Amino acid sequence: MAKGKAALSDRGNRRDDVLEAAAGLFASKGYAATSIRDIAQQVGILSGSLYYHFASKEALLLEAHARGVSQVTEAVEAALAEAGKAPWDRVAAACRAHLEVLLGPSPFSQVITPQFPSHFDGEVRATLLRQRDGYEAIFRDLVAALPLPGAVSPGIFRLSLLGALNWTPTWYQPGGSETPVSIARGIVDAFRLQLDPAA
Amino acid sequence: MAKGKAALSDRGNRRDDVLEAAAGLFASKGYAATSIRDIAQQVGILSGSLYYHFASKEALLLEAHARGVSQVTEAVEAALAEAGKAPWDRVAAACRAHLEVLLGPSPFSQVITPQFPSHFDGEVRATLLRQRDGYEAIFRDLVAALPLPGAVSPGIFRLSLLGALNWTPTWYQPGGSETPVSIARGIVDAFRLQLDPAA
DNA sequence: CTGAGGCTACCAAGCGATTGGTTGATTTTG
DNA sequence: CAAAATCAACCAATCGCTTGGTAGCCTCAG
Repeated sequence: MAKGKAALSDRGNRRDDVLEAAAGLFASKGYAATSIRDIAQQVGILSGSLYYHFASKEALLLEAHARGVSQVTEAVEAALAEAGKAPWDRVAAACRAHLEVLLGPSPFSQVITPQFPSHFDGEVRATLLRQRDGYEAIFRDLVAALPLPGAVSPGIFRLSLLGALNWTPTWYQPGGSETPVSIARGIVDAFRLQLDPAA
Repeated sequence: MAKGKAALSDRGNRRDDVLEAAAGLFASKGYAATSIRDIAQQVGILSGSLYYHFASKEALLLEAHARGVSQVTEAVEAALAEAGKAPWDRVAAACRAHLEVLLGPSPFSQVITPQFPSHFDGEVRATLLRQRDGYEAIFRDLVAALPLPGAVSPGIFRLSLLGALNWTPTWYQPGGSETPVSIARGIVDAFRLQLDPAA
């Protein structure tokens, strides 16, 4: 039984193992600095065997990136489904979910921010941008519902908020006094500022 | 005279040419994806000749990064010297100078943001972090002088502001309707918000 | 119940190309 | 001429990727 269970979990998992190892290495060392052999070694197979599961190194990046984006998307949409109707509350909920995944243990979500699409060409770059833009559209609606002063551009506001959020991986330290949740609250407060002095 | 001047500007310029080409390629393709031969070809020399001017590829990155940081530092300090005493005005002046250089034509400053220090190891990483932290200390003082509500952490505020600023290279398009100056004003307004409704 | 055939997942070996870097000779320049 | 700067050729290592082959498992005809 244990044998059967192991065989069952092994089957089909190998591909995910490769993808996860690739995501982790892409996130920590960068795409170009990660070799096919690095990935294979981490999984415990030879580099050639990797091509049974994936057509190319690019395919590995594209799929890891897509999985990261969908992880963040699902987390944010789930948070929004439980959030209230107050516009600032909804933004706060989205930011909290965003950071919980982005700063969490999943290697996939960590692939998203440091891999500047500008470092890629043609089809790959277009695909990465499409995936990311699809996600950021959520924030377009969220910000549009915000009661911003006339002088504040919703577009700049949205990009500033995303910038503040996506910049956190460069300074966040998992062991520190700040948690993803506290950081999200702090960032939203920094933007919301004097709107609600009681907060 | 033109000859003498050309010869004069050529001398010692070759090294700068190499450094500038390296910075441009590092910024657009990333460090790992840029080869020594790419750089040499852009300058019009062979790859071996490059090692007369620089000891290694790493030395090239370190010096390009240092030059980028000092360019931004000098621009911000110059802007602060001309700015008034009002805390928000000083922050606005610093942000404007920051973005004018970061989104400007200099390839050096563009090396700073996309090269995540986390992608490097040991000495190189430590040096990159030291250079960047030295610059960001300016913003620590700037933010400390700000009349922030008690609920807003100065640290988070500073990191959010820097995140918003440093994220701009991912979406800024030189030909578009927004300019570095207008973006800087927009970002500062997004944080300043309702402080001064007349603005 | 058996055993041939096919499928999955991998290994071992190696392909041509490219990598960062070195070296001695050669050219350019003051 | 001497120093500064570059070339030409090369090195060992590594790159992404391909190939031929083969264990182990599953299916199904006989």
